[in-house]
Amino acid sequence: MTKVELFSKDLQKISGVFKALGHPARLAILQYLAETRVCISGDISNEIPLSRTTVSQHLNELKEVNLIQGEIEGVKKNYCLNAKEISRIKDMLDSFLIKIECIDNQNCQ
Amino acid sequence: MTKVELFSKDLQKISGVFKALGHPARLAILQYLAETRVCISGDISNEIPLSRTTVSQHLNELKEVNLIQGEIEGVKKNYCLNAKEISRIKDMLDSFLIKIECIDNQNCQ
DNA sequence: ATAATATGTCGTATATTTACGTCATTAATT
DNA sequence: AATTAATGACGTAAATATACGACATATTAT
Repeated sequence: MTKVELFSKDLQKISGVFKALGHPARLAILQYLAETRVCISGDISNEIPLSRTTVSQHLNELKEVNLIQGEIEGVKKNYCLNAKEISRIKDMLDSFLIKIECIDNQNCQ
Repeated sequence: MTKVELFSKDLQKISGVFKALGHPARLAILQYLAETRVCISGDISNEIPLSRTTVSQHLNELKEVNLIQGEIEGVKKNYCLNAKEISRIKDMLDSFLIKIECIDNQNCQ
């Protein structure tokens, strides 16, 4: 029933990233990871008003689009932002928005 | 069951926009509207490989976050991009991403 | 007045997301 | 070796999103 495949790989990719950013819990997680550069993993569930398993699920979705990374350290797993990829993603989203903005305004490029 | 309200209005707002952009059909609609500045409404359903009603639903979601506008002209309804709002939205998304990027890199501001 | 055209509304089936508890696993600690 | 702590994996209920057909409404054209 899902007709997502009917659209270009490009649009699928871009919308996938937007989708990952489309939940306040995931934005809160990103903000928290940015603040505590230390990237402690379990503490995220304490910070976010959701159960540990739910947070884990959100973390996976963020990882799927490469916004974050996880690194095992003994029994713990330290999550942190993927700064390089975030920058790339920001450029990607920007260029999409700029493109429709520009075509519409006809005053760029 | 939805716990979206537990997060700040700010995060709710930003994630709402990301969410609206989180489907390839809606991105395709935005691109089409950008190309055909003429903003014909029914033609969108011809361009997009989805039924008229489904497209209409996607249009409503885009309208809800002010990415597009609709203007009735007789029996037709001309949709078009809300350029001013798109620009504002781009700034909003940018500033969110830049913020987490910067905190993370500690090399800006 | 009637027909044709363009949209919107409603109901609904299916798919996906959200949210959580329970159980399994793995690594330190005692 | 047994316990504790930190995660991941799995199953599942409830909420949302996706997709569409059928019907309703409104504005032109005939």
